[in-house]
Amino acid sequence: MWLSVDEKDSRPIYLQIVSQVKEQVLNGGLKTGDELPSVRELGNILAINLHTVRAAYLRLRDEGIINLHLGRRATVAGPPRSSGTAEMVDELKRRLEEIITDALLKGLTAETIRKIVDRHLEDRER
Amino acid sequence: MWLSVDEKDSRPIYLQIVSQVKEQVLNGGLKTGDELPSVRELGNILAINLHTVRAAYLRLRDEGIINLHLGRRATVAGPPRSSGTAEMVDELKRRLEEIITDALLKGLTAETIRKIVDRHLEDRER
Amino acid sequence: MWLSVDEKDSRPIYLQIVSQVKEQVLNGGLKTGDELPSVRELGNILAINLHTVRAAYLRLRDEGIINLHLGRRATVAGPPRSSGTAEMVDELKRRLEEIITDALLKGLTAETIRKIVDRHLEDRER
Amino acid sequence: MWLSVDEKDSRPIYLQIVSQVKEQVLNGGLKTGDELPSVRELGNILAINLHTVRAAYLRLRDEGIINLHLGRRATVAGPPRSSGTAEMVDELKRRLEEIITDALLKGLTAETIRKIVDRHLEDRER
DNA sequence: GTGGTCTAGACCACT
DNA sequence: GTGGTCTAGACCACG
Repeated sequence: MWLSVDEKDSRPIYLQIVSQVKEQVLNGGLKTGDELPSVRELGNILAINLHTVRAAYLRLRDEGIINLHLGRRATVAGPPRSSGTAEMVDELKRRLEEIITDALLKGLTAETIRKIVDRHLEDRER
Repeated sequence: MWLSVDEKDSRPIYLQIVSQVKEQVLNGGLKTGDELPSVRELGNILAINLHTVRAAYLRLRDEGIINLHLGRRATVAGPPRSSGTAEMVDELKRRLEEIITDALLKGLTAETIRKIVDRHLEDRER
Repeated sequence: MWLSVDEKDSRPIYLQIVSQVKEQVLNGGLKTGDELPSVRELGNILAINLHTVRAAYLRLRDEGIINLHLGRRATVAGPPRSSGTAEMVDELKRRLEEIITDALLKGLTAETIRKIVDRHLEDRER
Repeated sequence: MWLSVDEKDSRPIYLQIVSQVKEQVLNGGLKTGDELPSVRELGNILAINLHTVRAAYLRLRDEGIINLHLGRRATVAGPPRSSGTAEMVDELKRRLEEIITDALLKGLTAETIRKIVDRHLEDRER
């Protein structure tokens, strides 16, 4: 479990944690059933408030990434049984298209963008 | 100039405008030198606060997409002289990887993601 | 907008609010696009902390009942485009069966249970 | 006696046990006078804390489902002498209506809900 | 010891 | 003025 808070990152702390946990679930660093640190532990480690950690865990729960139970540590949930709804796909598509637009406007070539996408997809396809 | 505010979109209104202007610059709907509506006009059309429109225009200026002139309408700037800095590329890469991670975790296949990217890149490469 | 906190209700305050808002959305007291009170307002009215109200609003957002936007009041979302996933139906079925089991064990007849269900379904079918 | 703990179930473990015992009492798997496993046995079988099993048994006793005896195994109690009090009926009604509201908001039809209720009531009426 | 709820107060981003 | 994030500290329910 390697998690960190990046002061320079403009995203809120709790979303940084969400992002890092997701990445580790996908690359195999965290497997189904694995326990996450308690909110108090992780708060101490990262020198942030336990409520901030909790906000991250709540978001991860709502996205189906982890399970939360009273009195027990958070555990990594299994892969989703059903693939995304049409709404979810539309939302992801919108976010994806927006950043591609940004990249092209900043002068990146289509080839560069395809390379970034392909490299990230390799070894992560489920 | 087709702009709209989507209630279902969770992004702030000013960023929705920013995003739509960028898209139109890229797909040719807006060309270098074209005039944008005045802040007041656009505020009336979209029925939103003038501060919100102004925030969008300021952001577009900061990203080098448009030029603002005292007492005159904003105009579309030309393509960037230099391609993005290393920092900008890193930031774009991080955002791109994050959404790909999300998509994979929600059950989308790598093939589906590549298709979305490719379709959006077609006809938009500068 | 009639909301209240019941001291005798064993459920957490924020879930009481969630439940009441849902009921009003379903019975037509709240329609798509309607604004909810601000978290500060509702907190004052109900004499509870604004964070407690916020917890309710977050839950309602996550269940797709309302939309939240920075700087704007919460608004009632429209009905879902897609019907529930298999997982959601299973969960609802489990909750429904559990309470029916409870009711039967406490001596209620099947007829009584059917009556309660039917009366609540009347005038609420979408 | 078939009992299990479901990781995906968001309810506390002790309530999962309570729910499963009730279901078996109702469907005839457990009859009046039958013995339940000892707290220690069940804790070992399910690999959970003894306190958790004890909490479940206490709750079952409080609801009149089982009898606890010092030094002996718990036994299944008979059906309730009187049907529920008005308070109990109100509570059950509230819970029932809340889940029906949830189901309708998630797009289930009244017909689907009636089917689930009817199927569960069949063969379980006392 | 763990997560769940509630309160309180601060500061920031958006409208 | 509105929601969003973060901190802080209290008490409760569960394991």
